[in-house]
Amino acid sequence: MSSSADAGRVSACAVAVDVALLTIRDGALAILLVEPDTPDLSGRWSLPGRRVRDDESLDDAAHRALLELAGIAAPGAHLEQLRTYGEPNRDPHGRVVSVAYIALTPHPPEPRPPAGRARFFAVEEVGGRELALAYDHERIVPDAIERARSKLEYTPLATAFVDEPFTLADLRHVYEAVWGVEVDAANFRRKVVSAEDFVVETAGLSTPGPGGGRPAKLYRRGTATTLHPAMLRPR
Amino acid sequence: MSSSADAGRVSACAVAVDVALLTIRDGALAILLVEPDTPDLSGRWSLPGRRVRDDESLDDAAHRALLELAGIAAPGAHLEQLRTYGEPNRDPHGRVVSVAYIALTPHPPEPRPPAGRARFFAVEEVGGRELALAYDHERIVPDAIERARSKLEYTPLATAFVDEPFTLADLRHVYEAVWGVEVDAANFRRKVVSAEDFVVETAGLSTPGPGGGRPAKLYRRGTATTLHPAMLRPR
DNA sequence: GGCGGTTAGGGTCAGATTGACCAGAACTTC
DNA sequence: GAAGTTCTGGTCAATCTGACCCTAACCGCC
Repeated sequence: MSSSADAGRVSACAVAVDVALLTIRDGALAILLVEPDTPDLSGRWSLPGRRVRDDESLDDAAHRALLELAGIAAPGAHLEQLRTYGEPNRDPHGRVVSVAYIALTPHPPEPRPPAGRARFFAVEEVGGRELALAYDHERIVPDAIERARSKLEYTPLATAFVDEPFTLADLRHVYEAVWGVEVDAANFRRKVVSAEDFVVETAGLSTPGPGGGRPAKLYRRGTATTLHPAMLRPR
Repeated sequence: MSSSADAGRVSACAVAVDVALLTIRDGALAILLVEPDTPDLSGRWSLPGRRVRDDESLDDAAHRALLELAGIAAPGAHLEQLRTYGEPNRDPHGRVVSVAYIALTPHPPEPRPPAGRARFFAVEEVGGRELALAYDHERIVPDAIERARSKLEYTPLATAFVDEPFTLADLRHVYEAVWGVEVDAANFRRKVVSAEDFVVETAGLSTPGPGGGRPAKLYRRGTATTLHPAMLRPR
């Protein structure tokens, strides 16, 4: 539905967005949290979130939340809805329905919050005992992580975590960081190149790191939206 | 985020739910549409939807939409969020953010709308030329169908379309109806029983139909939430 | 330049999985 | 009892998977 003649007690309510920005930091999956300098939230980290303005799309509000609360402008980042959290009592200030997003970005952009604090946490830290999140964000964060882990299996979304061009080792490190398992390099290569339009080879070669090693071929993102065959997690 | 000191033009706006109730009818996937008897929507079918009340969860609102607009009480039906549609101009009456759901149910319950009309349409009819849907429901419906098709691959959700106990033929007919392809009965059996906790065998046997045939073993839903290994669609 | 260390990229091989197909079991109706 | 239908178990070849190895191509150091 959408409008018109609904019977019943319907009153004004607020719509917000909360964004789980995920990235790879130090070889591990990390998530952006903020600590706004509002008194009622003192000491509690939360996902960056904002109310949605009247003339603003949900996606725009998500980008604005990242910009206003963490100083991160990520116009190219992958952004998708996670789900909407709307329990009547999830926010103590009143009825707020929150549309949660996940955003994926390559190397962590440095947060520069205009106010309050903002930084990345390894996902292992979150959900730990000492880090209590505000609102129901304790529920949103695991949902976001599981969504990312799952989407790596059957979509080319891992490429959203790396800058172009990238090597297959770069891409493999993404899978290892998000899934938390080691992946055999040779078998990984075979699966990635056999998946249709997952990646496209370029003419370039990487320059080896300080330890040496054979230069790796460079790739760009392919046009696939789903992977055939899929990259399944080890049981 | 959720509340407190957000700057900017934030005003009252409405939250609604729209439900895509899917079922198997005559061996094909079907979707419930309603035609409320409000003058501004005359002649246009739409998904059943209602505004969310202040004290009501989103899931409750989805159930209420089915009950009030189609007379369908489906407390046991599978209900999950699809996504949230919130473009500023999606509803001509003002800013309405709509949380779309998909609901799956066994044999189509007979719609008994208190007002207006409600009936099931085969999904092939929808999206066709002659059936124009209201609002942006033209977008929601294909999303819902694709979600169902996809979820049949890696979750045991197909069991939500059949009553317990069921035969493996019942379950196979679900896959055939939703995917629109034929599935080999013998291979289907092998995959279903090898998937961990997808279904559990009971002691019962089905009674053959009028044409005869060997009685089939009866099964109940298992406890799995994801399928290992998955039931992949033919390319 | 030669040598050990490191990473990329290609291959092999046994075991598991898949799709196509067949055959028997267990029921129906005629 | 015969013919038709459906369920269930099986075979078999092709494919896919995971584990592992080997060579290529770079590094730094002697």
